Amino acid sequence: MSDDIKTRLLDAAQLLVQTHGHNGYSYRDLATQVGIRTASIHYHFPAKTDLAVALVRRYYEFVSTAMKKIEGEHTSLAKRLEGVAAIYSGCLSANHRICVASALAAEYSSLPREVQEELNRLITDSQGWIAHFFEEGKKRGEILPARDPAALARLWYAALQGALVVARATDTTVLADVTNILQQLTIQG
Amino acid sequence: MSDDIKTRLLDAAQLLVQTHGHNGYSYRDLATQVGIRTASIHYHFPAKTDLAVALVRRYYEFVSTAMKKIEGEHTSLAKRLEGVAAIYSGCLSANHRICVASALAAEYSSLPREVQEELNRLITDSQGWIAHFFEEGKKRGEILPARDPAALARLWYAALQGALVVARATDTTVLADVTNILQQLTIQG
DNA sequence: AATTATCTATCTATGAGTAGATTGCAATTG
DNA sequence: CAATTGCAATCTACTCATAGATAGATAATT
Repeated sequence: MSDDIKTRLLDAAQLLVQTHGHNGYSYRDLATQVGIRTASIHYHFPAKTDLAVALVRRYYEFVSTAMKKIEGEHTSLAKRLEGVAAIYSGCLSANHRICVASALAAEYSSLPREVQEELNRLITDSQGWIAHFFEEGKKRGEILPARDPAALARLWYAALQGALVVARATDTTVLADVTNILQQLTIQG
Repeated sequence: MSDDIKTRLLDAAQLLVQTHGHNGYSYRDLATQVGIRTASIHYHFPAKTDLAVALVRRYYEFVSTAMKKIEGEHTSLAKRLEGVAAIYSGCLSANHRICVASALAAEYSSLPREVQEELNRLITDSQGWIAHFFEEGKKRGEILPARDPAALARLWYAALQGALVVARATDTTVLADVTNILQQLTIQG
């Protein structure tokens, strides 16, 4: 209950990262949002880097949990992919956000090494979870036998991330369009 | 010849944007790179926003020219898409860059309005040029008649942008993989 | 009383941007 | 042809705001 403020800080920081990027917000912005002073933020997260690392780790858990939930609730590949797409479309609908992964990856070279490493793990494993869905789908004959599950997963992941970014900048429904056509192209034949 | 410095400034700024993002570089960085003082940069580009706008406009011309060249040199859809992919893979191979479009779009909400507008134009028209290739390909029977050229173009654009971002952050060959499988999925049947 | 969490006040570095002097070159004119 | 004016481009030196971060006092919990 007392570290509720930590959650609120992470929530606010996540929104700022997803809209402005890591270099696009300050402890001052964060302090204003949460209603405390910047010095108090340093108590919880000594350096901005610590906050960013905690943020990516928490987001990793969020995605991981969402993927597990999808696996438990749906068996068909089509439904599972629908679920995956929903994770990312959920970002956009809430305050024109993009995924934490691509928000940070876009500024990759300017990020502290620790953040780069966490980010690498987030992206690699996210692709892995999607690949797992494709592998099971392949066994069930839901995709052509010739297709490589890992390659399909990389395509889906890249396309979803890209669509989010494009959708926000052009204020269009790219994400839904991309999801639709990807389903058509990958499922069954 | 005298505005060569302007070109050098734009070149350096573009590299910085493609690696660190708009909020991730300063006039100081730029000055160091080009070998003049920050005040001199202000002579050519009074505000950072002016520089960013000029940058996106120049990049727009670069992409536009590249697309026209592709149209002139190749007639088959497959070859044209290969050319489009090459535009973006060219970024990565040079200093781990990503496309100017996604670099800026990731920080969208923190960008000056003028830059947002130029960016919108860049992305919208880029998708349009790719859609044009798909329309011609459809007439030539190179894609299934049921497919929507505009939707395929959006998919390709989103996937290429996303793949660049992911490839850099994970140091993988995602871009090549994505291009390959997209070709398989979209061309002929 | 000890611990946790917040505050005020301050530091140092860096951010974008401005004022005004200075340099260098090219056209103009005596 | 030489001196002079004029302009483009750069410089030094500065401003003011913000950035992340620290020290140490203080309030709130337990």
